[in-house]
Order: sequence, then structure tokens, then C-alpha cells
Amino acid sequence: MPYTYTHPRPALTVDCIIFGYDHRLDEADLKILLIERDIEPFRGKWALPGGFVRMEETLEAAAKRELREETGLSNVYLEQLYTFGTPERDPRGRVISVSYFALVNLRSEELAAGTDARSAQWFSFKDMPALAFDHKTIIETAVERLRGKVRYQPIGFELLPDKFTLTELQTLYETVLETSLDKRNFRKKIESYELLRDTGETQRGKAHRAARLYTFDHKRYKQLEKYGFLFEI
Amino acid sequence: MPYTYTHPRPALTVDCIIFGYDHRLDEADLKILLIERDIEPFRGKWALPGGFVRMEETLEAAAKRELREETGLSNVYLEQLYTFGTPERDPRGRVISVSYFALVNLRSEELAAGTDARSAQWFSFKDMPALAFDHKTIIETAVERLRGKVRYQPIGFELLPDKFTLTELQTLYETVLETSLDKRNFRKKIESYELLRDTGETQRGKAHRAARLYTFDHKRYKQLEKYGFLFEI
DNA sequence: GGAATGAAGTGTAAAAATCACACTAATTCT
DNA sequence: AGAATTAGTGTGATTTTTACACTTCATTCC
Repeated sequence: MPYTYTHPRPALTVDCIIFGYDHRLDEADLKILLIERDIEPFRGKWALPGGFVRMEETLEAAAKRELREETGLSNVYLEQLYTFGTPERDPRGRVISVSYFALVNLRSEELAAGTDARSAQWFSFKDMPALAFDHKTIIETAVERLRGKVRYQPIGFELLPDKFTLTELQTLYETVLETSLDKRNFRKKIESYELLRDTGETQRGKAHRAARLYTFDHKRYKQLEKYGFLFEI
Repeated sequence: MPYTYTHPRPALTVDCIIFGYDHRLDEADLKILLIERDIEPFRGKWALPGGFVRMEETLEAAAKRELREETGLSNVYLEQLYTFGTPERDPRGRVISVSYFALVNLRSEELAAGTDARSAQWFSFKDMPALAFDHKTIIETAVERLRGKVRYQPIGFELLPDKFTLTELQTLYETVLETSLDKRNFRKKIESYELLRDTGETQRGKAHRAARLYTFDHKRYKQLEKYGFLFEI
């Protein structure tokens, strides 16, 4: 059944930039989740998970649905990034893409096996394959936003598992910000925010002194946020 | 001539949040440019300038065109804000709005008389009339973004005329951030960035000591920006 | 033209935050 | 038992931020 309008309309899509991080890897690196396209255009090329928005769903719901359908990921907190809409960005005609991004811990998020997710894969953002559409630009925009944001909001924790060590946290920041940080000063600063709770547990199975495990106190952060609390790394 | 598609498509609009500021007013206040709608829906209600995107123009070009057509304003630097797309936001059906915002000096921007701009008017953002669609939400989002942004990027200058005094600049920051700032500390900080050029001129026609007039050195800022220069008020 | 007005313009000392820097402690492996 | 490896900790120097009050000068008013 065709749909007819008095004026031409662009098509509307959403795309998801999912940042993943594996704290266990020696060569810690930010990763991005891509899927291999199995239809034209750009068949066989890698692309961001995403697709067309349905008429009755919100933009964010569309992004969540496409993400789940294409990669098996669900329950991620998506945040709107930017809307891309140059007339030439899609060879099929005018297509507007509203992009969303999210941070996940790579080890705790298994890519569901039974679905379309066969073709979903993590890529180090330093070593991207050729991408469909303008997805390279979209990813660059997302990385910029992540770098800007991670310094002023405690969102880095979302990339780590529930329990993590201070060294893991520091390495994460060093990876995302591409700098090195002083261990003592970093710990002092993190401690000063009083956002971490010592679980009492320690890391096990390492061939060296076991590190304390901490969790991020989301409730406390929400409280502090209301009163103009400022976080900064 | 009708346009037909195999799947339904939402309509696509742009909306502009134009912040204006008049440094000469005693009760300095942020203003927002609104137009009175002369067609349904919401006929007679105030709304953000904006309208439908044409198939061959970029989103930003559409925003600029609508802004010019409806208010006479041109040559403003628009920055994309957010995309609003809940299914119920427009009674005519599914309409997505990509919003853009800009800062202008209210005195130097005359609202062109000959155009549709008859119905364009500045409103203090503390005293908004009832607004069409979800434009209240859009404005709230824009104000939040402006407050966040003005502290870390020297965009406040766009709200002032080309030549301004340090007191005018301070009052502007106090207005936008809704705080009061120490005069000496403010001046020290501004001076430390070396982004202002003393024009050698002074303010005239005031019943008190004349203040020095400064201009913002855009070129220098662009240079510094490349090398990771950080601005903060 | 002298006095009153009112904002412009200026410095310093105390407090806080940031930075640079190196050793001991705990655990595992052999 | 000892080697290997990362965890964990404190201090002093430097820089940045903060709090605070008087003099200067162009205009206006008498």
C-alpha cells in the first residue's frame, strides 16, 4: 500500500554508535560496534547499526529497536548525538539520519547469537574498515563528543564492569583521552568526589598484589547532580 | 503533483532558537525571537521561526532560509541543537523537527520590515507567551545548552556589538549564567586569555567616566583553538 | 567653572587546587 | 625463599582562585 503526500518527504533513519571497552585487554582500546550490510546499497560494507523509523515510535525507541534487531544489544542508555542530513549522503535519495550513542562494557554485553547479529562485530576505532554512507563522519563526531563529555561527566564508568579497580578506571581514561595520568593525583581526585564505594572484595587470580574492587554509586551521583555538583577529570 | 512512497514518511521541519541580547537595557535580559503563526494549527499562537525542509537543501540551509523569510535575519551562525520527534508533537501527523540555535546582538539586527517579519517579535525568555507545538520544550533545551556552552567557549561575544566594554561583557555573563561575578577577578581572567583587542576608543555620551571599548579577536581565538586552548568563565 | 555623580579601573594577600615525584606492600609464580 | 609485578600511599612547590575597597575620570548639574 503506497503512501502519498502533496510535498516530497525525505526518509528518516536512526543510527547507533555503540562504544565498547574491554578492561581486560592489555592493549586497551575503544571499540565501535558495526554490522555488515547484506543489502544494497553498500552491500558487504560495514555500517553503523540502524534503520528506518516507524511512524508510531519515538526516535529513541527506533534506535533501541534497530540496535536490538541487528546486534542483540538491549538495555543500553542511548543519548542523541547529532542529525545528519546533507542531500547526497545516501544514494537512494534524501535520507535524514538521527544518530544516538551509547557506552557499554564489552565483556558483559554478549552479542546475541540467534539473531541477525551474526554479522555484528567490534572494531577498534583506530582501525576501522571502509564504511557505508557517511558513517565515518558520524563516528568522528561521536568520538569528539565522547572525549568532550567524559571529562565533565562521570560516564566512563559505563564502559567498565560493575566492579572495577582504580587502575582499570585510570587506564580507561588514559585510553579515551589519549593522555597519561599520574596515579596518585588521579586517585586523589577520584576519591575527592566520593562517588565510588569500596566493595571490600579484591581482584583474584592475578600474579601480583590484588587490587581493591569498587563500584560507582549512581544514586549518590544523581543526588549531587541536583545541587550543581561538578565532576572533572 | 503528489509524491508517493512505499512506506510512510514523517514530514521534516527545522526550527530556529535565536537568542538576542540588548546591552543597553538597564534590565539586561536574554530574549528569544518568535513569530506569530498566521495559519493553522496554532493560528495566532507564538512559535519559533522554522518550516519544512526542501528536498535539495541541507538542514542548515533550510534553517537559514526560513529564518530569513520569516524574520528578515540573515548571516547568523547557526548551530544544530537537537532533533525532536515524538509522534504527538504536531497535530497534523508525524513531524520531525531539527532545531538550530544562534546568538545575535539585538540592536545590530533590525528585523526586516518589508517581509513576513511583521509578525516577528523578541520576548524575554523569562516571560514567554503560550507557544505552539512543543516549542516550550525546545526553548528550554536551548537555554540549557547555552548556559553550558557559554562557560567553556567564548560565544558570549556574539551577543554583543562589535565594540563593547568590559562591564557590558560581565553583565552579559551575569545575565546568562544568573550569577554575579567579581569585577576584578572577571577582568583578570578575561585579560589572561588575550582574546580582546583594545580599540583605543572609549564609550561616549555616558554621565560618568567613559569606558574603554574592546573587540573580540576571532582570528586569534581560531589559532589558539587548534592547540587545545581552554576557555572558561 | 566648581562640585556632585556614578561607573571605570586597579592590587594584594589568603586559601585552594594542581602538579611533580619514589618508595613500600601484597600477592603469585617458580 | 626469592623473584616478579602491580597496588597503594604523602609531601612540598607551584599555580590558580578567591575575597575584598579605594582612586580616577568624564559628565552633569548647579
